[in-house]
Amino acid sequence: MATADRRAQERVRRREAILQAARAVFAEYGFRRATIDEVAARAEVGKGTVYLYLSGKEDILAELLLRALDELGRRLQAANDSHPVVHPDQRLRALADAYLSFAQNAPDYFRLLTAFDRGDFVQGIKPAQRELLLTASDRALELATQAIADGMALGIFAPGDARQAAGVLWAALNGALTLMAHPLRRTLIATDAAGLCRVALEVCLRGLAKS
Amino acid sequence: MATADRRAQERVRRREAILQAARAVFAEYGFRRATIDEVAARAEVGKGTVYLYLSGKEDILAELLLRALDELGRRLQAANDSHPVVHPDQRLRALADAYLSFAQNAPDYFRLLTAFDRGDFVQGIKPAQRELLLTASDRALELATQAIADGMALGIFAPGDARQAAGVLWAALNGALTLMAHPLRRTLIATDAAGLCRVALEVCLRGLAKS
Amino acid sequence: MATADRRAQERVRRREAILQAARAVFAEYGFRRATIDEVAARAEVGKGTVYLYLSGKEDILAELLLRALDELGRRLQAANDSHPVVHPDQRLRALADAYLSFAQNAPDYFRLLTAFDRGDFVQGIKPAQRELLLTASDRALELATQAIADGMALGIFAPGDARQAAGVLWAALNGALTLMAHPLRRTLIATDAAGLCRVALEVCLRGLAKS
Amino acid sequence: MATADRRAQERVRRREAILQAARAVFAEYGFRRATIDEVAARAEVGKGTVYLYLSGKEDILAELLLRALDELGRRLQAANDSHPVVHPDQRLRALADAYLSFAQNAPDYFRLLTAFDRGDFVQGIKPAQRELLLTASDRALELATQAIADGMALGIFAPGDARQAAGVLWAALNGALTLMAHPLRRTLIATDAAGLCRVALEVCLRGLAKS
DNA sequence: CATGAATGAGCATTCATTCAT
DNA sequence: TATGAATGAATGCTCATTCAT
Repeated sequence: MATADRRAQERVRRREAILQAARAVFAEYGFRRATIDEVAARAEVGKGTVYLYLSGKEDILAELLLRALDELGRRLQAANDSHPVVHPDQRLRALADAYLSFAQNAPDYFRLLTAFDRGDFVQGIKPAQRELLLTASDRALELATQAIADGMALGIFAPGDARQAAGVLWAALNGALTLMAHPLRRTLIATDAAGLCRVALEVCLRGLAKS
Repeated sequence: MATADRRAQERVRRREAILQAARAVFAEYGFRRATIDEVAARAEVGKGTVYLYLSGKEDILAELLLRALDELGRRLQAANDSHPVVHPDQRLRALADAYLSFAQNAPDYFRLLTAFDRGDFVQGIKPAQRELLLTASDRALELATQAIADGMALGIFAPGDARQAAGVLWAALNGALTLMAHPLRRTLIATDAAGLCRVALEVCLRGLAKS
Repeated sequence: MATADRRAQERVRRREAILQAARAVFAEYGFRRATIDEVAARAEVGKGTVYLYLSGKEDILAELLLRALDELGRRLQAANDSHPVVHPDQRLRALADAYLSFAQNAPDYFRLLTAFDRGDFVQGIKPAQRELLLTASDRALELATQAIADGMALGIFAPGDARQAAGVLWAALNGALTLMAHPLRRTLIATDAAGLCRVALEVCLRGLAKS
Repeated sequence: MATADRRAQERVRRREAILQAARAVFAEYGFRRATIDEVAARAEVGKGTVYLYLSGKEDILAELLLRALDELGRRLQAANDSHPVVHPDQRLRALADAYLSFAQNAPDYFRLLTAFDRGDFVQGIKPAQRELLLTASDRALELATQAIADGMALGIFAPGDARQAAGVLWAALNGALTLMAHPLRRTLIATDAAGLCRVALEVCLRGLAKS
């Protein structure tokens, strides 16, 4: 029935509106300071409606985390797929670019993911959802690991533990983004987040390269 | 007078007890979730007593941050001073070791500092104290910058922007520590925080080295 | 829509209930001793509900003061308007009666106003609202001043400073009401507040009259 | 024993210091906002010492009220005694002057007495002490009553209820002092407390005089 | 006697969640 | 289905009073 369809669509739209409102509010105030009132107001629905579509603050958080991971995963996968196996270093650069652009174009999601990664929500998320999130999170690492392993196989990178190397890369980018989130730090280091990320990437790639 | 001395000592001890309790509580729950009640309970004093020794939640935080920075600064300075100028790479390794050992032996302080660095306490700290903390924080970066500049001057490292290179190093270590704070990640990457830090350091040093 | 109307009415009623509860509690305990818990309990609403309708203790106070002044102003104006210019003494008696009946029929409001007048709420009210209240308060004095000035012009009262004379009248009534608020004082002076007020008024009128 | 005497004197002095400190603090902050800490600090004694000499905040209040009444009573009695029976109006003026000078030279005591009179301390004072205070308070009224009765007997004042007339006088002075305590009111009425008191007194005396 | 450290009850305010309409 | 009014538990901070030294 067309009507039922319309209903369903409307439901989806509404849920989306609430989630996007929450995303903005969480980013602006942080999870704890964010209020459902504010979320409802921004989504232009009644407060009670929020609870019709999502079962509470924590549930909203979990849902947003999943979407954030989805978004990031999609971007990374796309970057990965658009580069041939024979140029693992190019593929790594593309993955890093994708990560960087995710952090810059979807900063709300990025902040959410790093906060989750730090364990800020330990008390606010059900174990089952934690599991789900963590495995999703680690699929990202797998892509980098594969690229590095490919590079080792091709003799481009020095042999070693590909997964650890991928960890280093990820860590360096994460660290650079976090560090440069601070205005004063940008002044001090005299570049921006993208700049430091690129330097970090190149330093790491040189460090991994077969001498 | 022995009595006055004992009194003074007792006061200091009590203040310390409260601060260490707060350190644990803040680390466990985060600043906002932490309650003065819990701090008082862990310090085994009445709630009012907390306010006899420290003027409020924010004051406790500021004091802990100062101590954390002091502790870290002392460790880094010691590491720096115990290595000669002629081996900048050794000096960097020593600095990294000091940073790592700080993160592992004083994890509460480390979490506090990274939280501050992220700007989590923007609303909870007086601007004057922010200044103080930030300059203290950046003194750390200066040590690494100097070592790298020395290495460039000595021809050990390839020429480049020493401060950015120091930023990359710091970012990589921070990122590695954050990443590996999570048990599941340790399983996945099959090493611990120290391990990934060492790999990260070596990758970066190789990446900086004159080819 | 009838429903919306009912809602709005219900909101007004509830707000009124809270304010009247607060009026009683403030009068009974004084502003500082009064607790929101008690106000909520007497209004038979939850504590949080109080904050839905009024933004805090100070807001409640300001609102009550405004109502008190409104009420008093209305009564005085009515008394003033119902007496012709040619009988200023009758007008003064009517004004005094109105003031007295206000003090007796709305004792909570009266206490609130005298407390405000004493400056008891200096720290609890925003300057802007203070201004508003003070000018409103002084409109009362103006009515009496005018009546006395009229009487002087008509030769009923001896010439003099009409405003000061009005001050004396006001002071005498206020003083009498305050004095007689105490049961033991009523026994001692062997009359009640109304009685002493009337005596005070007549003494003052005789004292002002042209000999 | 001289030593015992010295001890006793010292005790008295200390108690006095505490009470005078409390008098200042109560006047400055009001009874509820005043803290024992502040009293102890101003008296330059330890907080515990306050409780050695007085059994608590309420006790201090009661003691101060007694002293205030003593002081006022002494002044009024002196004014009364220095004027012959044959000039009751002069005696009333002297009593009023004494009252006014009390209000202006011992404003702390005056504020305390008026607050008590208003019943501000109903919950904070034991009934027994209330009794004591009230009877002391009413001795003041007796002096004025007597003067007026004398004046009636002498044919200076019109016959009437002397006690009520005394009440009116007292009320007028109290009212004037309270009214003029407010700076804005002084501007509006264009005189000061002493000025309005004098006007009030003269109006009342004229109003009481035999025509 | 004198002290001041310690205590904990008390209070204004916020906000996630529920539920009657 | 959507709403938003109502709730009360939770929390930082104050201060009168007690008591060990």
